[in-house]
Amino acid sequence: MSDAVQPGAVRPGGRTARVRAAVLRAAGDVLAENGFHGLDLGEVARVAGVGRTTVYRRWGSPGALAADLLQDMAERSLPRSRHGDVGRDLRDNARLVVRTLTDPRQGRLFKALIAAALCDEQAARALRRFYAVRVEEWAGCVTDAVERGELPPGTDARRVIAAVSAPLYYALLNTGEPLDEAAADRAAAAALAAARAGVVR
Amino acid sequence: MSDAVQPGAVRPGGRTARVRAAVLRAAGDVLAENGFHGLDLGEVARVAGVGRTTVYRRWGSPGALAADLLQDMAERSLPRSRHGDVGRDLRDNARLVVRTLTDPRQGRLFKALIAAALCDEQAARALRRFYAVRVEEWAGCVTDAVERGELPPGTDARRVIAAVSAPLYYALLNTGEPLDEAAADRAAAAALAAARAGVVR
DNA sequence: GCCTTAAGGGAACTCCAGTCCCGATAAGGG
DNA sequence: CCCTTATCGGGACTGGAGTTCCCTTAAGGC
Repeated sequence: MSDAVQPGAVRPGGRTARVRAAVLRAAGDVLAENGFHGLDLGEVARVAGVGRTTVYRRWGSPGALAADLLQDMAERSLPRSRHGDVGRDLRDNARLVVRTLTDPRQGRLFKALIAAALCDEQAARALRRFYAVRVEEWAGCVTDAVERGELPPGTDARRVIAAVSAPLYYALLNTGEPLDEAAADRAAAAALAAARAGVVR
Repeated sequence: MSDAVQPGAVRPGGRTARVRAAVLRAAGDVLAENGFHGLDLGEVARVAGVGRTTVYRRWGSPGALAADLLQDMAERSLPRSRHGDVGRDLRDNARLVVRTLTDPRQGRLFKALIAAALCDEQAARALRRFYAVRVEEWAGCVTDAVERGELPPGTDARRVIAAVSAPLYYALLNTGEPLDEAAADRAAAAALAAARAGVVR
């Protein structure tokens, strides 16, 4: 409610931008290394090579820093595949998710960011937006498939895409089942079967 | 590697048991109220009405306390439903998950425990065991259905049960989609469609 | 190129989570 | 019922995360 502008909003160029980039990169490193509970703003400052005070002033809390990192990541969305065959597109998507989650750095980073979202409402909003962007990008595979007649009309494209990722994240977070290419292909096949059966609307 | 026994292992009766019960209940309250990042052992001691030193000595860290709570919860597994119709059984399971996750206290508690698992390896192991117990209990619905001929032979029962929960947790943790009875029924229907199509093995 | 002031950064300070010490209480074997 | 000692718990202590103060640097308008 205060009308005091955020630090960095008035003169966002030059040094300020360099500091933000360095801090976000350091935050990713520290999150991947130590997890969200180990996201110490002092250490982020040290790794980024900027003043400790700066990080506390501009981000203020681990949750806010994680949220800013998520916003930055959402802006770098990768294009989806377009095989003209929804089965192959969904399998591509599932394999991409598995590769991301099993990558040593990315996998730990995603776990840490989900932990951040569970601990901080600001990070939670940023995470929801991040996944909204990702899902929206891939939903095109499904809407295209409906137009081609591969899937029943009325199919909810976003839900089909979410259904591909869901069992992979469930394995990562809840059961600890191994995440490999076979798991990816099963997830894609299950989502496709459900979509074909017309239960995703 | 030290052969010093854990505090509470030699004389686990009477006062020690009362302290553990009080601390685990307080830990659940604090986790549901403040989330894992707010699980302060000093506050747990205050809420439980026991000495601060006791909590630090017996549990030592928020992660270990969360792990002990999860072990306690795993031992109180509820029996699954047995309708003789796998569609109804899966829908029951999905609705139970949704009811749990949308319950004001339970929902926050589960979120906090997943955050704990993401921040602490000990809690992660306890969470995997917790879900292994839950999934195993309900897997019987699927093996029974295979025997009745409702589902193809070779269907992986545990994966079908996991497939029911997965989209619900994905909605809770990643996308923030609303969790209601319709979401539960969609999740059950999608898992059933995939199982019937024979893609869950 | 100059000037205003937004933003960065060093260093001292505060506060509290987590530790340590030691006396008090009661579990459990005899 | 008594004795040994595991466990509990109050209170002092400590280290480091987060804050504050204030000087330095450079962004951006002219």
